[in-house]
Formats: sequence, structure tokens, C-alpha cells
Amino acid sequence: MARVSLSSVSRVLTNHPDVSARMRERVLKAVSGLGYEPHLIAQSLRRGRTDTLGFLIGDIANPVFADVIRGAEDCARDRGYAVMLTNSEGDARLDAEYLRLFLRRKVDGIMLVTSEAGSAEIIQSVSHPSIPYVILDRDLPKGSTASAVYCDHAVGMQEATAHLLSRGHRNIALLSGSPALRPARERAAGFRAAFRAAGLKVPEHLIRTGSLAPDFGKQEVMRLLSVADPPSAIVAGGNRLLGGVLEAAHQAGRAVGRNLALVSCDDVDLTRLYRPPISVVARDMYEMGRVACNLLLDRINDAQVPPRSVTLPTHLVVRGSSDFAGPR
Amino acid sequence: MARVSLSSVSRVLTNHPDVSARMRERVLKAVSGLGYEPHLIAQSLRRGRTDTLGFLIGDIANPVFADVIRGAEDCARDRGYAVMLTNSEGDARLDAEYLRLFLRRKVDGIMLVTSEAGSAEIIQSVSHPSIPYVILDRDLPKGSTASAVYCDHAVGMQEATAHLLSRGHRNIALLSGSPALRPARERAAGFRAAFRAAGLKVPEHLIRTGSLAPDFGKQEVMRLLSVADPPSAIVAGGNRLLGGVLEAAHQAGRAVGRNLALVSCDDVDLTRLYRPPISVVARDMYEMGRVACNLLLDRINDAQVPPRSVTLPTHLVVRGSSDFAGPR
DNA sequence: TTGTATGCGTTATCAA
DNA sequence: TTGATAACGCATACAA
Repeated sequence: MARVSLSSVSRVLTNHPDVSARMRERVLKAVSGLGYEPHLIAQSLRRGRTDTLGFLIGDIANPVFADVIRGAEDCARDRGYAVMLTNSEGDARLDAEYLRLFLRRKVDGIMLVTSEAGSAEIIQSVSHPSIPYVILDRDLPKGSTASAVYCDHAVGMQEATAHLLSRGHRNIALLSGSPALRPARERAAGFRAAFRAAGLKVPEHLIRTGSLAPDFGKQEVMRLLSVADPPSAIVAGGNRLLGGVLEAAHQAGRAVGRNLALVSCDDVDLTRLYRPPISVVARDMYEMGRVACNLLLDRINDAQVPPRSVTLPTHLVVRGSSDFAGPR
Repeated sequence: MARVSLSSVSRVLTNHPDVSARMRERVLKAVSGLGYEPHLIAQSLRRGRTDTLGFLIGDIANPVFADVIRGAEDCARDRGYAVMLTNSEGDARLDAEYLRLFLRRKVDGIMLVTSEAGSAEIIQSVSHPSIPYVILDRDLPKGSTASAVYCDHAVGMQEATAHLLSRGHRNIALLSGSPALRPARERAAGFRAAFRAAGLKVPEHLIRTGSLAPDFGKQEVMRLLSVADPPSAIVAGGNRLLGGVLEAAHQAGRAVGRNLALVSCDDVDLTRLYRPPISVVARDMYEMGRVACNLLLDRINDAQVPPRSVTLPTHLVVRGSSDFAGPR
């Protein structure tokens, strides 16, 4: 329609410098006249890149990831990339399956929040990466050359624990996931650090780590509250644990914010809307997604850029669930 | 490595019937020896399909969609397809942008839950589809040849309203989204039907439709509760509205489950864990995702299959928030 | 500055 | 049953 060669059309559309104004005009007119759009699959094959990122999320039902996704998608869109999201539903086999899928689909890079268990295959992929990776809030495998975004869970948790200590609590219980999981380990570290900083002995018997599932929280809290000298404060080290903690506290007849202090992690709908509202160690999940995506794209666009690690802050938000005078 | 031609390798890997056992064996041995994997981009270009579905979600922060996604992904995976998720964050322009992205990326079909506002461009795409579409719980544009999965919101809402009427409530308020939005319209219809079925006049002045945003719920409930003869029961026609309703009820000094009955829509964490737990009109979101994906793939795999519409049931779950004797 | 020709990694057609 | 070859739609090296 423009009566020019195929290659001239290509040059115009890829902004090649050597095109005359006349040519550009003719081509663009024809393009808009025909409603022509380049075939992305063919472009990918030829260019050797897909302008697509893979984002593997361990558990999309977890509300905190909605913001991470937004941050990553916004960043990717701004820089001309699409994001292919998949959700492995806490299943390590699915982690691996989707990872292979990403590689076969030739995404240009991968963002990774593995499910709780993690997967050996993932560790291996990240250690011998054929494309850039960025890991969000999980341990970087040894020898890995992936980038990482961490959250400083220890600092926020130390702040939270210090807050409870300052309110007079001494029997403070911590529920958290397996120490194999970085955030869980960090939170336990912060918890202990607060006791030490206050010159107090760490109540190891009140630290219950194992799983982030609500049922684990419920079961452990039921046990904790049924002994002679039960804790006067509980820290839920994960937003899914919180549901189980609340259930157990209710069943044990304890009133959150009155005779039981409660602090949770991550500011979700439930913590804001519960009565009383629940104190949390909060973090900026949107920023986390943005940073992760930027780290990834920096490496994709320039293979010389070394992998980087960024740690984002967390901070305590005090609310009614813990903002009252404790036992002493 | 197998010393056979390119085309023989292709035939073996695509299970072409005309391959000798000897050939198959030699090829497969070489394949596993080399760790060879077919290049999906090249396959897509040649075959004219990508084995990928697009799933456009208006608001991924809404927890109900997590289950829809799971259902759709499970179904797609079972049938050999990948799902490309995107999230338009309630922004109709993003709806359109992502839709174009899907088309340019040559997905084989699209699942669609538009954001609240919807988009003219989407309507047009669905009306002149170049690929199969399925719409989830939204109105099908006139002349559209897309499939659809609906929820029977009217039935569930009628059940909920009848429940409140049977508990003695007469001043029952309904908060819901704009009538332009199918679920909102259906819910209002069910609400009215319950009054009519009971031989009562529909309290039109207590029906507040406009938006599904929490702030809208908060604002309207503050108004509703500040008049002389305030409602004794409130129905939140959307899980995001619920947050605002709870805030306003609390500020107005009303006690949910004691002097204010409350029913919400969709069974999310908050409704189960709130004290008292909140009655809801529930539905099976996982099933919704599965059905949508199946409808789509049926049409993708056989262009002769006509578009279909499926309506899924909803049902009332009575909990403490409404399970008490009302005013009369 | 523009056009011609080649190749990206497959699959499908055709001939052997 | 197998192999040679063209084509999918584009980007680019090279020639003009």
C-alpha cells in the first residue's frame, strides 16, 4: 500500500535512523490505514527476546501479594515489558513446573516468591541462571547470581516486641513459620533481640515456629493459652497465622486488646477492620514489587550490571490490640 | 546426534503416526541426551497458536479473585494451556491497554472480568472478536458472541433479605454498586423481590447504589444511621463495601450482631474471622474460574462450538452478625 | 537512503 | 517411512 519494501516498513517501525521523512510518512499512513500491527511472536523469534517477565508467586491468595503485583506490573509497563503471573498455590512441584514453563516460553527474566517449602529445582535454576532472576524475601541459594529484595523483618519485630515489653508484658509468645523460611527466621531473631536489649531472658518455650498456615496458629495458641501461666501477649509472625490466632483466642475466651495483647505482621484488611484494630509490623509491598522489577530490568537491559540486593524497612503500627497497660 | 533429518525429529516430538519405532527411539535418546527442548516461540509462529490464555482481572486486590484464578489456572494447566494474568487495578484505560496487549501477544482466548467502570474498547473487542472470549459476571455487550459465566446474585440476595425479614427487620438498607454493573443490579433485584414476596413495600429510600468502594459504603451508612428511624439491618452488596460499612457502624456506636444486623457478599477472611462472624451470600469462585476456562477452551479447540452462558448458584450462610431476634 | 536476501526454530508439503 | 524444502513474520547484513 505504501509501495515500499518490507524492510523499509520495518525500519520505520523500529525507528531506524536512516529513513527519510517522506518514507516515514508514507509508511505510517499505510500502517494506520491498514491498522497494521507487528506480530509480536515473529518479533520475539527474530530478536531473541520477548519483552515479557515471569512472576512466580507462591500463594496468590495471600493479600499482601496484590500490592507486590501492582508494583511490579506498573514498573514493567513503564519500561515496556509485560508480566506473566503464575501462582503455585503453596505447592513446590508447581513452583518447579511454572519455572520450566517460563523458561520454555523464553521470558527475559524471572521474579520469584517461592511457596513456603521452596523447591530444589528452583534453587538449581537460580544458581545456574540462563536469564536474570530476582528473588523476593527469600534466601538466595549459595553461589546464586540472582538479585534480591529483602524486608528488614528483624527490625520491625524487635520494635514490636519492645513495644509489648514496655507495656509490661513478659510472657510474650511468638508464632512463626519454619526457620528455613527467611522472614520467619528474621522475625524470630528480632523477637529475641528485643528481650536481650531489655536485659531479659528470651522465653524460648513461647517461641513456636513451624508453619505459616492458620491452623498451626490456632493449634499452638490453644496450647499456649491452656497452661497455668499463659502469655499475656501474642505476636503472629505472618498474616495468615493471624486468622488462627484470633480463632483460638476467641475460643479460649480471651479478649484481644483487653486481656490479651496482639501484634501481627503485614497490614491487611483484617488488621485494620477488626475490633479493636490490630497492631502490625507493616511494610510497603508495592515498593517491594517496584524495586524487584527494576532490579530485574536493569540486568536484562545490560548484562554487565551485577546482581544487587536491596533491603526495605519495616515499621510498627500500634493499634488497639496492643495499646493498653499490660500485666505489670 | 541421532543422524536423522530435522523433520524426523519434529515428527517424533509431535507424535506423528508415520514414524518407525527405531526412528523414535534414536530421536528420543538424542533428545534426552542433549536436553533438547522445542522452542515455544518458533512453534507458536509456525503453528499459529500460543497455547496461552489471557486473563484480565479488574481488581486483583479483591480477595475473591484469588480463587477464580486458581480455578482457571488449574483447568488451563490440565488442558495444556498457560494463563497470562493481568490486573487493571480498576482503571478502564488499563483494561483496554491490557486487552490490546493480549491480542498483540496472540493469546488463543481471553477471560475477562472488567474493572467496575468497564471500557468501550473492550465492548467493541468482544463484539467483533478475533479470538474466543469469555466474560465473568459482567453483562455481555449486545451482539457479542462471547461466552459468559454468571452468578445468580439475585437468588442469594433474595434469600438473605428474606432471612432478615423473618428476623423481624423492616428497615433494611442495601448498599451496592452502580446498576450498570451486573452483580449490583442483580443484587438490588433480589433485595426488592424479597420484599414483594413478603407482601411488603420496597424501602427504596434505603437502597443506596453507586460504587463498590469501601468509602462509599462508609459514607452512606453514616448517613443512614444518623436519621431518626435508622435501619436495623444492613446488606453490604460487595465484599469491599463491607469494610466501610463496619467502620461507619462502629463510629455510629452500633454493635453488629446485637443492635445492628449485617449481611455481606462473598465469603472472605474478614467475614469468617470478624466477631461476631458475618453472614454472607456465598458462591464458589474456584468453580467459576474452572467453568470460565472450560467454556473458553471448548471454543478454542473447536471453532464450531457455539458460545455458551452458564449461571452458577449463590447461597446464604447465616452467622452471628444477623442471627438474632430483630426489632419486632 | 532504500531494496534484496537470509535466517530465527519450527511444522507441513512434497517427493523419494 | 524418511528427507529436502518452503513458509510463518519479522529484523538486519549487505548490495545498490
